[in-house]
Amino acid sequence: MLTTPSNVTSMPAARSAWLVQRCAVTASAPASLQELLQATGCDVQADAAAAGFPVAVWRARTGAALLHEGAEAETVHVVRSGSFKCVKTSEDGYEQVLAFAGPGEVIGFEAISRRHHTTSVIALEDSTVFSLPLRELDRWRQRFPSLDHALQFALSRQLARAGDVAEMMAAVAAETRLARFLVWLSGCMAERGQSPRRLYLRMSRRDIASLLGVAHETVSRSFSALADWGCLRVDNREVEILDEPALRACTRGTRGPADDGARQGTAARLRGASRASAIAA
Amino acid sequence: MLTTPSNVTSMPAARSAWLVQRCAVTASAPASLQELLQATGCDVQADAAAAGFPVAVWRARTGAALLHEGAEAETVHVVRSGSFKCVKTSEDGYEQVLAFAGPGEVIGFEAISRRHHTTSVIALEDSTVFSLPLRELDRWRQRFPSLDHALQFALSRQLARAGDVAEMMAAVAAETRLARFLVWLSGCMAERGQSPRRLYLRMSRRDIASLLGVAHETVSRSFSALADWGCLRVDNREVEILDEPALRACTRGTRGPADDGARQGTAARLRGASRASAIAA
DNA sequence: CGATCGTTTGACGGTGCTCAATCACCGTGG
DNA sequence: CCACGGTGATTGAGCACCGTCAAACGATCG
Repeated sequence: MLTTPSNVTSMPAARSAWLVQRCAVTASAPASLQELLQATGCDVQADAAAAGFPVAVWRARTGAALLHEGAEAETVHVVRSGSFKCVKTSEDGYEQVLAFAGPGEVIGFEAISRRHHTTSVIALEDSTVFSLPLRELDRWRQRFPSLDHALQFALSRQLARAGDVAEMMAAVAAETRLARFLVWLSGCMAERGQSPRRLYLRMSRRDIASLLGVAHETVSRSFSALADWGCLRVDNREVEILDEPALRACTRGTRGPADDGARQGTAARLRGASRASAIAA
Repeated sequence: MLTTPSNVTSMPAARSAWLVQRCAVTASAPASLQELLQATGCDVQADAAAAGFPVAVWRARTGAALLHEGAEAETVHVVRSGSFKCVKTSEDGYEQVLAFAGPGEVIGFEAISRRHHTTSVIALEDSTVFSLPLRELDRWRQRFPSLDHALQFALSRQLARAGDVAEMMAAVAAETRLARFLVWLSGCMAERGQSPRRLYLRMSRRDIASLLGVAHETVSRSFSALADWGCLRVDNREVEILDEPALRACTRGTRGPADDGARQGTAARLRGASRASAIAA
């Protein structure tokens, strides 16, 4: 249980030493398996055995790398609290964000098939994860069918979310992508019983831009556009959804339909409307 | 074993009746569990019990829908032969391709968490799948640890591939996206022990375009560009990789690096080179 | 052979990427 | 205390790339 986690950070060594301390990944007090099961959101009945079984917990401070791209696959994590981003770093230093992960999400499972992790996982805030050693995992799953269920459920959800991400990136207009992202995020909040109206973005504009496949300036402009249209109120990382139907309408832009009649993109129509009101004002 | 599969097709009812016959999903002779395990590519030792255990096989003709978006989750499939595309259809009729699936890949697993399938799955050629009923799956996995292993491995691979798709869509230049797609496809071929040089594309340009998030005309142009640069030989759906290092170089274009010095996109450089040679000729 | 669909290529207009400046915020150190 | 560098967010200007519309060609199948 007291295995020493890696203390390496994601930052270049050039950074001053305080980051090494502040951005560490450290062991924390173990939690019960029961708690893990509840975190996944897969409904499980109370299980006395699970309540007594300890699971390792690690703690990652803001900016710390829980996993490193290329590192050998040894553990699977389930987010307990906080949030992470999964990134692939290309040779030229560009960081491609592939996903954001919140409580209940599985991290690092894709490494099983490739033997090594395919992404680095970086904490967006001070966070904790349940840590499941791969060499024990099969045994634990056999011993606790509820763990097995929860894991399959969580994996299924991860796959579904991957589809959601592709849907966001596939949109034509930048505003559409951002609108889809926000609606998606709002859905995540609702799933966890939090307010779907008021969002606090843990990630930077650059991270959002990377996930959506646009320049970060474009994300900024899209935020402004959605705010101008009355969908949102944006204050830095605090976002309030003012007109949810309108926002949802912004998500509907796709590449030209299979073969429909005359039509033009949602974004273009909305832009036209905003331009009209701007002239009227 | 002889459950009647759905005979519905993905085509609008307006199509003539022959499609209903030709595009059917029908039951086929059951295969052994052992065969399924081999298909996943997860190395398994010979297992007498698995060799004797029958698994349902379904057969889908070209264009047939194996699964329908919104349908209730009842079965998980593993591709035995052939290939499929997974698509989400939006209200305006646009078909967003989320993934292509070949032999050994798991289909329909993401439906477990959402109770309903999130994509339609359509055969790109005459194909067969192993069919695993959800209500039996847990029992079978407990009874055959090798099946459990194979499934976890395959799921891990699915997650890794979702990341690959995101990486393709994230590229700036269209040629870069296509190059990444082709390298990825080449890798898939290699994994199955087939020639990574000669590719036969089962999917249309439109499907590729949808996956990559560009217009299908752009895909066509990108094919021509890569051919002009000497990376490929393209003849309709037959693609031969002539200069693999050059093709791989085309995959390296990213959005501007984090903070590197003067630089310009790979595509721009390559385009410049091709223009130079064009002038020289 | 004709119809339909898929592919290719061209021309044009618009969206978003790039480059750049400004502002706000933060922690540090003068 | 404020000046200072560093980072993140916002906004503007210019141009290249790609989406759209259009037409022609090719393949496939009845």
